[in-house]
Amino acid sequence: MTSLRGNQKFPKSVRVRSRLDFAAVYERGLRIGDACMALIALANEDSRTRLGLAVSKRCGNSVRRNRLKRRLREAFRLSRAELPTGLDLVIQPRANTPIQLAALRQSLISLTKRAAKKWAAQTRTSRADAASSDATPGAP
RNA sequence: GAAGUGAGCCAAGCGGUCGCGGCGGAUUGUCUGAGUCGUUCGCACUGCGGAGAAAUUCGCACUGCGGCGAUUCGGCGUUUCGCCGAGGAAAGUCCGGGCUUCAAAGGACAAGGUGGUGGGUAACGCCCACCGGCCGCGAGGCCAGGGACAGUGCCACAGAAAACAAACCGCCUUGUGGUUUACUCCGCAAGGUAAGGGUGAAACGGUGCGGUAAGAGCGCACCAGCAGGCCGGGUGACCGGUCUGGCUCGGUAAACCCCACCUGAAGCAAGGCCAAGCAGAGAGCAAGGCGAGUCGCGCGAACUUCGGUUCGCAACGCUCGCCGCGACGCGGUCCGCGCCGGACGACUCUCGGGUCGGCUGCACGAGGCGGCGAGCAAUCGCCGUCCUAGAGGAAUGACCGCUCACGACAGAACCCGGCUUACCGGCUCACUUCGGGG
RNA sequence: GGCGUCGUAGCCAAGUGGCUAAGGCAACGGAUUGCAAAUCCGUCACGCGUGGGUUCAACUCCCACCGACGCCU
Repeated sequence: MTSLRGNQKFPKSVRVRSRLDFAAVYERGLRIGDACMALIALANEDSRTRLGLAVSKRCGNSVRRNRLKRRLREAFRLSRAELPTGLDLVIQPRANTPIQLAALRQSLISLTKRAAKKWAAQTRTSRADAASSDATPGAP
């Protein structure tokens, strides 16, 4: 019960916050997406999965953008138990992204799982062909 | 009751669970970050005493730095409790200020802005009251409102003519040629004429009477307008009255311009502080010392067969011993003349520019609410009371229940005063017109 | 958050306050050709981003709004 409550929290340590972290994700992250949003994922050294949001002006006025960000944070908060660990995520919603929480949550989960699977595959191959690839630490 | 005008206010509400940001309290880890106290701890300076030929070393005392321990505060984190947590426009960034840095400290010019009068204000291009013009039956609304007699420019097309007016057609007079019953008609020339014509956005006052060859402010009356004088009212814009004059003057200054007044520039990504690494600048540039031996080089003297030889000096190099230090080591490169010396590099210390990061600026203010007073009002004064967002990849969301009018436009980012723009609707007050009733 | 530039046909664009607006590319129609290309001729702006205002008259001058782009980090 305590662990569930802990998982449902949303402290600052599970968010991508620094400019350098964002730059790293943009530079070396893996880009996937669906009709709802684009997601950029990068494996981090930590065991936690962190969330960052990048909502462009194309998504509407500031009230709509704020609402979208809040719903995405809420989707992330409610789904933390189901998400794979050890990833930095940056989410870019599209212009026609729906506002309904359930749709956002479903999209977030499936995209994140796909990203984790791809990272695992990539880490295996990079380990196989070169031991010198120290720049991309693999998820355990 | 219907239609409308103006001013102001509200921006769905209530409850529960979870989550987010800030502040405050408690809790418990950590960083030992800062201060204070302590120390049979370490190092350094200075002084005193002892040992050695010397370099040096040993002991004691004082001061400083470090280590360790205790304690207080602080930073970061855990758990937990309480309080607070977007707007009337938070928007556009169109004006005005505060604040900050830079510049100047006087005056003039340029450039830009404003433009009826009086008041309000920190200030404004804002607000209030009044004046003037236009619209509306009215309550009211709109206007942008200095100067066209300071000067310059422009007024297309059309029209005879578009600015110190002007004669195309027409009208009239005179002369003249022809013609006719007839100065009747036609033509030509000279002159008069702004009444009539069509054009245009705009054509140089309007109507009537007189006057005339025809006409004309040519004269007169009334009206409109201009300029000036006087009287009265008003702080003033201006208003009312009266007299005189020339008799009539186009529009455009959101064209240049003139007049009066205002304006230094940039903006919180301003600016300040802290730590880190990196350019750059300056300073230091030394730690090796003592003793002994010696091949070679060097210098000096003597001898010489002019090839050299011998002796001395010095201790650059080398070797050994001891001592010291930052310890497999103890001046790297170049110039130079062996010493001394100079330059560069490395190292150490200090200063320092922007950058990234952190802290700050950052929320008590031209503040809100209530009352009383001054004022037509905008607004101001006094008293009481309240503290009411402060993020930083950026806080207000999710779920459930209930109620209703079924929820518009829309999200703080240094802060205020305005303007403008967007907007589902609802409420209050005052007033107008029409209809009905008393 | 702040500062600045621009908006004219499908595209690139010129345009002193005075003609429902110069050009070029594209498109369409015609001529030419056996058929095309090239060439020649012609057509294409419901009013110059939108709405007000000044003016006799506005793409042009003034005000407000809308949209696009750039710079400061």
